[in-house]
Amino acid sequence: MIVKGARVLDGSANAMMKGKGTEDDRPWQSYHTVYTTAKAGMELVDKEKVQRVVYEMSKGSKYFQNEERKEAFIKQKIDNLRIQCANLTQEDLAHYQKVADRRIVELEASRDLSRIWLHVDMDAFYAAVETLSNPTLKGKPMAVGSMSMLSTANYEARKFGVRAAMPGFIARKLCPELIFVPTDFKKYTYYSDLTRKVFGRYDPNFIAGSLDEAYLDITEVCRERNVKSEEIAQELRAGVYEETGLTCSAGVAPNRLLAKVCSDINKPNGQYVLPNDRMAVMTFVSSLPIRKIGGIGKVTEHILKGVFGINTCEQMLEKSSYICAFFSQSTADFFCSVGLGLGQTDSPQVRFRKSISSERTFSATKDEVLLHKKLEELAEMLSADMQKEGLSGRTLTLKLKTASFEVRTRAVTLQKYISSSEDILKHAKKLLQAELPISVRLIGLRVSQFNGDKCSAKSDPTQKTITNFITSGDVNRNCSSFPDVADHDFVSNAETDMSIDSRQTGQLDWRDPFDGNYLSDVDYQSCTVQKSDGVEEVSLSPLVLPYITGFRN
DNA sequence: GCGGATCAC
DNA sequence: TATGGTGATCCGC
Ligand SMILES: Nc1ccn([C@H]2C[C@H](O)[C@@H](COP(=O)(O)OP(=O)(O)OP(=O)(O)O)O2)c(=O)n1
Ligand SMILES: [Mg+2]
Repeated sequence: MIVKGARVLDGSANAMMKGKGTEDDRPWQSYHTVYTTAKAGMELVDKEKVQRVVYEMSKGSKYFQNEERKEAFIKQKIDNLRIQCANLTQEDLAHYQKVADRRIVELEASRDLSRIWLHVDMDAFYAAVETLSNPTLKGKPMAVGSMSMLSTANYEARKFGVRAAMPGFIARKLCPELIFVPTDFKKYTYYSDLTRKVFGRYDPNFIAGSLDEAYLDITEVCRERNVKSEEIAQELRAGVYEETGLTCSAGVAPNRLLAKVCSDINKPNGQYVLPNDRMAVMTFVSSLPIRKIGGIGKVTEHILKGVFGINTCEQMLEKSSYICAFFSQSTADFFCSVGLGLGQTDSPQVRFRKSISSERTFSATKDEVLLHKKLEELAEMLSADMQKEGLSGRTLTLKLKTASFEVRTRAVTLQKYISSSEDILKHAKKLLQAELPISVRLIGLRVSQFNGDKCSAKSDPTQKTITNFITSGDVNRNCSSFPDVADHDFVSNAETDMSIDSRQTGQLDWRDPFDGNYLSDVDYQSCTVQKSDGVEEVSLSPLVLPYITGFRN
């Protein structure tokens, strides 16, 4: 037994810790920035140098210290999980393997290769739009945003390691020539609308994600015109360029999850088609790093790699017994689906907003008069946004980010629905009062539980009804856990966005990443059978498995 | 229902 | 000098 666990232990973190003085000689190597994923256009970047510069610029800051704290927390989580992993008995593993195998068979049976999905994503969108407005920027490294934060960077700047979500002052260190352009959401919204008109030619019901991307079901177009998906993709991209002067990239695959992965492969200004063939899908997915999958971010990647040695989607299946042992069923389903290359193939699903919020960052202060003023402004902004959509809600959440970057939220659920700035402020003040004194750098307000929301069921009065979702019995299955875009009717989309710098902007994309903690505290065990490896259908009864974490602080 | 965390863009 | 804003989901209480 244990052998398996031990092997996992050897494989990951140990390897990283060996080698000489990693910690002492090259401290930046152990600082895991968020800029880890291989973004398009950054293949030739000297990652070691970028890492070092980012580290040098960040070292010692409040932000950095908080990142270190969070990282230590995750590291401990991984250590605990590995111990639990090593403690699994042969019997445990045999059981979980059965559970996993059965789930995999069920998931496989759900595979649908009948649809052709196309994901289109604009290249360096904000930056490209700014270059249209000011052609002298062409060919020069440029970023959209401020000295504090960048929204994105063009491909010339990416060669230096400059990218979205990077503070401008660090970017300038990486690329002294970098040109900064402030964000202008009106422009982005205008061009976004132009691209969507083109998308509509190929799928009137296309699913708009953020301003710069969309999913199109091109099954019908391909069939009606008897053309290959590749030609549709070419034509669509040419159309977008013609209408806007902007380039984009496209990915075609049997489902949205894979189409999204594909659109990134030949970016910028390229496309990639994954045929509707099971073997092609399995081959594609086998070597695919899990981090490429939407919904698997930095932390999930670290945990899966550090605890189970999972790097590729294929390994999700190889380690499926461990996955079923440690994660909730919906999360395990998602991970196994990824291993099988499965994803959403249906089109409907219209989502409704579930919350609305407003938040602002400012220089940290504990001045209560000032904080109250900020709160008042936020209440007014939020109320105004709610009026625009005729919303009122009964849960109010106050968000604070302390001077040390720790985030706190405090919520109240009221008897009555509120929407006026006065009502919001009245309750927000009480929430804030309870936290004083405190030095914060951000305050946010969020309202949820809208009037008209169906608490248990789903249908929404606003109009379109959500069709699927965890409807009737059929618990889980690949329902909500799949990262995947919803949102439809791009109409009414334009506006209310927020930019990085401070200004208002508009954005209205909403995805539904599965995400979350996904660590299952309970799991399934054959309650009676013991072993008797027969076909015996193990009844899934919750069993308290490790439950590793729980150490919150 | 609350609070923390993760993720995407 | 300086590390964003909006929305969603999930887990464990
Ligand atoms: N952390 C982020 C990431 C992106 N964006 C904005 C700016 C981008 O222009 C736009 C689209 O995001 P993408 O991830 O598609 O990035 P780009 O379109 O800029 O580049 P590319 O798609 O070519 O990689 O969303 C943002 O505000 N904050
Ligand atoms: Mg893009």
